[in-house]
Amino acid sequence: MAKQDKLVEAITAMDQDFAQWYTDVVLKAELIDYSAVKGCMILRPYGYAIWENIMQNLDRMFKKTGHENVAMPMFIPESLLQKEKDHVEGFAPEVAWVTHGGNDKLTEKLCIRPTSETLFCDHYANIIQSWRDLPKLYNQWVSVVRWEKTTRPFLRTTEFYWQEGHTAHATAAEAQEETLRMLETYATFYRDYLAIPVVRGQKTDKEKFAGAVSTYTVEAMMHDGKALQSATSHYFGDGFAKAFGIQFTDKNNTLSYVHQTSWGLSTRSIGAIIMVHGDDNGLVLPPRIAPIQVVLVPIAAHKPGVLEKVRAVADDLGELFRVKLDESDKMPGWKFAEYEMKGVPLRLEIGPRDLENNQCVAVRRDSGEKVTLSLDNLATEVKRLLDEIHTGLYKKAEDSLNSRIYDAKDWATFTDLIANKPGFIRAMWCGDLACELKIKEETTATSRCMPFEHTANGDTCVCCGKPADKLVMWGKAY
RNA sequence: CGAGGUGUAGCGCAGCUGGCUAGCGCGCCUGCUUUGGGAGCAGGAUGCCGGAGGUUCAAAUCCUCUCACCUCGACCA
Repeated sequence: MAKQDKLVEAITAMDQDFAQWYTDVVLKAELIDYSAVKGCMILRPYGYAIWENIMQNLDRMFKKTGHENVAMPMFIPESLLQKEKDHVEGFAPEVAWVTHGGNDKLTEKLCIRPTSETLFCDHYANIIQSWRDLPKLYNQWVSVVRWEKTTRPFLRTTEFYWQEGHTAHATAAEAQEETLRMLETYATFYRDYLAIPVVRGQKTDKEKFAGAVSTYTVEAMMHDGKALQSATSHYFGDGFAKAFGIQFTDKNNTLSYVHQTSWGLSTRSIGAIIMVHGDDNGLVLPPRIAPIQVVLVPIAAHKPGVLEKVRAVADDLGELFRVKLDESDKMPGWKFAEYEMKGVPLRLEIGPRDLENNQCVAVRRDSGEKVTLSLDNLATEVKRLLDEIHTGLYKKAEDSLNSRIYDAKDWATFTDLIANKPGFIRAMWCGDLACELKIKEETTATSRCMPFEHTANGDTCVCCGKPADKLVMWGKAY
């Protein structure tokens, strides 16, 4: 009764207003705060801790595949940005410019990086001479600025944190292989760390990155059936190399251009975590990136022995897991609700009753299930539960994704599905930009990607009826 | 950038047909009692009423301008 009222009061129900639920969660779980600059968010400790765990694990995967981290400047001279035509056309409308240094006007204005292809290319042109210098497998963890018209925490902010990988290779085949390897790395990361299933695929020309030959994406489905482009990997061919003069002498003593890639994953991934796993009580965090994996709540902490025992357990578990012991004088019920809202995967309660029996009560965030655990092999049991939670979250998200992918073979079915069934639609496409534009115009759905794994579900375009051999995954997107 | 909306205590809001000392809930601080699902009692602190102009004896309240934020579109990771 009182509890239900309070919870409803704190967080808007998902089904009532999903957008408001999202805003409530990011603020109440203390992931972010709004800042003095429009569209910029402050990543608060709890939100930043999630990002730290994402960085740590993804960075390890990058290092394993031979990548090195660097740090480029945040400024790009206007002339440098303009070297690649498609690239500048794509980004110019949304860059922020620095025009003054102190009180003096700069002779050339500087753009605050919206992405760093131009800086990496300029640098590569200087340091690559021989095939022995290749490949260059660089990555950086930085923030970038894009002057977006409307913003939402994590999903679209004026400044956002991300990693951008930029690589240069001797051959096209090698670069293409790298592009797909990194896409696969993202898909694996989403599955193994964020417990989120994704659809891998290639972007249509309309949706591809400015300056790329081809763009690949991993698309995730949010609770409301909308798509979130969750990471992208681009193959550049030698387009940037020619614009920036990145040449090397190959094994045959021939001067050649490098072939390049870039790939990125941003703090938007935190938005995906929230919108895939969250529920009406707030966040539900996948154990492997949760800042707190286990929260310990003492019950009747003033009773003899309780605090001593709970501290000892916290010390033990702290060796293996990210553990928080909440010794504050809040009521236990308050703590339960608080850590549920913050998405902590596992809660352990220890009170006088448990002391007598050498046990504790464990409560799972994902299912609410309560079990009694012996303190003797607690670490083993905690490990098992956290793994189970991860697997369970993934399974649930996978079922949710698979159950909302529909097939449309004709226009009537397509428009009906878009209007009435939140989710993705698989439909054939003739490849004509006009059809893609018409679909967007009339349904607000966009082509999310041409999935790698698919079987054609027809041979005519869902829009114009002409022969079609491309299967596209369509959907409304964030 | 188009269309709507909101700015009053840390948060959520009331007050707004001008009127006297600006209020409520939650939170916060102190003390005591409590502790297995958001505790109880007692005491306490907190406001340039988003900003700037105007009208008036008198402005949170009326007028003008401005800024910020939110939602929905168009644009994008």
